[in-house]
Amino acid sequence: MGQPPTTLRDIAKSLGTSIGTVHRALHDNPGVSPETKARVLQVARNLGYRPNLAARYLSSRKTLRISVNTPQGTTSFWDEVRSGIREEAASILLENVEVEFRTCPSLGEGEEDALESAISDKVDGIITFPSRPETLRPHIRRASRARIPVVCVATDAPNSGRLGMVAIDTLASGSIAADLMGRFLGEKKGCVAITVFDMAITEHAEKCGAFEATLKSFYPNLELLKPIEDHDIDKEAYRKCLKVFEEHPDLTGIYVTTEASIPVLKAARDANLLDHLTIITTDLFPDLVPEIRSGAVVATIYQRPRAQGEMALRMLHEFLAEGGRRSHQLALAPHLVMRGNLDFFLRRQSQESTKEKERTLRGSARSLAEDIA
Amino acid sequence: MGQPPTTLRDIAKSLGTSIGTVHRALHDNPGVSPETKARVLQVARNLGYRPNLAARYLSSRKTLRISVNTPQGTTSFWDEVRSGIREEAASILLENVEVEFRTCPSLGEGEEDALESAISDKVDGIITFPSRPETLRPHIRRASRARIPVVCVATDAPNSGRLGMVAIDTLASGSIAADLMGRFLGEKKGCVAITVFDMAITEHAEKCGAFEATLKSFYPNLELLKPIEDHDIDKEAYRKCLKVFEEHPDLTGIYVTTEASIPVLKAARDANLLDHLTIITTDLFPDLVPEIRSGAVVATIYQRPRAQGEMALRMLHEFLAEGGRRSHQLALAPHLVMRGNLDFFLRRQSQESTKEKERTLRGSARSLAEDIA
DNA sequence: CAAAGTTCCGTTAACGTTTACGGTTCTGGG
DNA sequence: CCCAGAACCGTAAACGTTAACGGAACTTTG
Repeated sequence: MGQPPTTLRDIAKSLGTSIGTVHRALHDNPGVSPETKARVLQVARNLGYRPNLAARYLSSRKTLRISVNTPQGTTSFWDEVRSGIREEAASILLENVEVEFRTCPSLGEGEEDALESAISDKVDGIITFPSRPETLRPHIRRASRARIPVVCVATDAPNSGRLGMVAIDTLASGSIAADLMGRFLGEKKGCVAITVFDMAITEHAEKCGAFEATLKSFYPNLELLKPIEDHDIDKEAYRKCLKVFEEHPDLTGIYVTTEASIPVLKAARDANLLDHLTIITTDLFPDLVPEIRSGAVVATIYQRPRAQGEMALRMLHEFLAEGGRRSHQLALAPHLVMRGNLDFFLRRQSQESTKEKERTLRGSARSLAEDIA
Repeated sequence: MGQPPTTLRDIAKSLGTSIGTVHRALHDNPGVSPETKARVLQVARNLGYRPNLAARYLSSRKTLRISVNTPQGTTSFWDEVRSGIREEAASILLENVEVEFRTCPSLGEGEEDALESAISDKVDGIITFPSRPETLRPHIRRASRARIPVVCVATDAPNSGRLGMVAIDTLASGSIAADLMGRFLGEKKGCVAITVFDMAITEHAEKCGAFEATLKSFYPNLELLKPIEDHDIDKEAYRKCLKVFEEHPDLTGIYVTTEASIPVLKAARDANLLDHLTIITTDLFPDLVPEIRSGAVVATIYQRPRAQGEMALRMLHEFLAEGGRRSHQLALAPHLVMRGNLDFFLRRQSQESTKEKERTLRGSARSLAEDIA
């Protein structure tokens, strides 16, 4: 707290060398003998040197380019993620971050190309959504080897050398869904279904596992059916749901972990089961709103896309700016949306988007009064 | 995006004056005639001048001192708030923020003194918890007049001139509690109680109102009793609850919005009503854990103290650093904790505290390898 | 052995702001 | 008329880092 931080000059003086040499040594630039380099590193460590970011930025006013690779998306989920990233980037006081969006036409389409394009463009960092982790893994690894940190959002790509990931905690969301399902159904006996994208994705398997575990240990009156894999394809979800409805007349509840909640609802409606099913969905988009309001969907687990985007950018920026060691497996707690607090979330979504507009507006010419204050 | 930002020199050149004059004009320092000052401001506005924060910080390496005035607290709530603030302050890349904690011995005790002490110490900003908004209002106003921005956490102090506030959204938490209560109780008829700190506090009245509104419109089978005001005093809560239990044999649920959930539970237990009551509490602290695990408390509304602290500091810092105009009424969505996801929150709390230890450790001597990377 | 490269290192001018100091010009008082 | 002091303004040195340039010593090449 007391003494002033050590600078490059301090290190140089303490070694009887020059500031330039110290700089070169610390950045392993060429032009330094191995011995002096070692000595510099040693002294720097001893003196607890930490670079002054303000000076660094001021001197070499280079901006950090980061690429955001996300699917277009049928729902607003990815729009929210992107605007979270944008907002967080804008709120960085150094203003040295610029984001470039590489948006894939659809889910799983051209993710590899986007990644390769970002790598060959030599961006400083990448935020990506690996919808098929195994497919993307080699490309992420390539990026890491090119010293480009990669942060995964929404889904992890394990063993890919990625810097980190941010997602909704699968355990928390699966468990809370099970708890709600169990409590909502009370003493009723029956079976419960769950839809997932694909059990091959770790997150989905985990969420499913958490749902099952909580159900088993606290609500033994409910039996969980084999997961319905819908791959986010509406038709597939509809068809498979109808089939399950037929096969299991004692079905009392269903937990939709995918974005395809509308076809599930349609299936339930067509099978005339809507009133007998307790339905818990995932995320929040316009089509879902009336269903929640009417009570068809009793609750939805909101995956906080904006927060995911914000956190991903923060993580990347902290790393790029100072090699920060923030916990790199960020698991966010999901939010619960029901009839009563639905308006809160809708209001928040709309006000966030207007806020963003303001921000871009004031970008060019801004009132100075704010600064003088 | 393209052209370089305008600097003080640009303004000076465009006016045929000097950098010093421009600087004095922009900061209304003495030594500049009214006419030139006006011209400078005009040109600065036209050119869309925005100060370079890196240069500013580098030049006048003054740190922002911010005072955090919070009660000691019986539960861990305020510890979490404080550590959220601490962490956020540490993660600011400029490292130009130092927080000083003025912790009041107990709730409502010495809040005014702490505020006055912060003002006379000339801190740059204040984060405070106005447990009694009316009492604190004049002092907050004094701070504002001394150009010291004040951010309120957990509770607002309206019309006090405070810069902003961050709290859990009362509407969202009240409504979700009502929704859960209604769904958990199913078709059961009966009445429901709610405990609050004091209905004179806006937040509590709002939370209560939201609870009532949601209950009324969606669960007409449940009737809400007059709120129990416990002022966070254990004995008062216990006594008043017992009284309500006696007077209302058809009581089926109770929503505890205060920290005094333990005495409420004790009362229910002593009245032999625990099995017949659906209890929803607020926040999460050690004593509550076994009650949730056992099912005595069916759910708890977590008020995210850490996030509140983080956001409060962010808001203050954005203002101090650049006069940022972030929405100054920050309403966070509450988290829902139940048996299933309880472990998630406990794990998170413990890992956050270890993370903090690491941070303070590495403060003095830090591995340099991280930087070179 | 001179010319041309290498390798290592010191020096210095930026970056945009703040701050202290010095220098005008103008006023009023003796 | 001269000096003091104000009011206004320009200058320049910091702040810590980066990046470009230049120089010394030493090695290689023709």
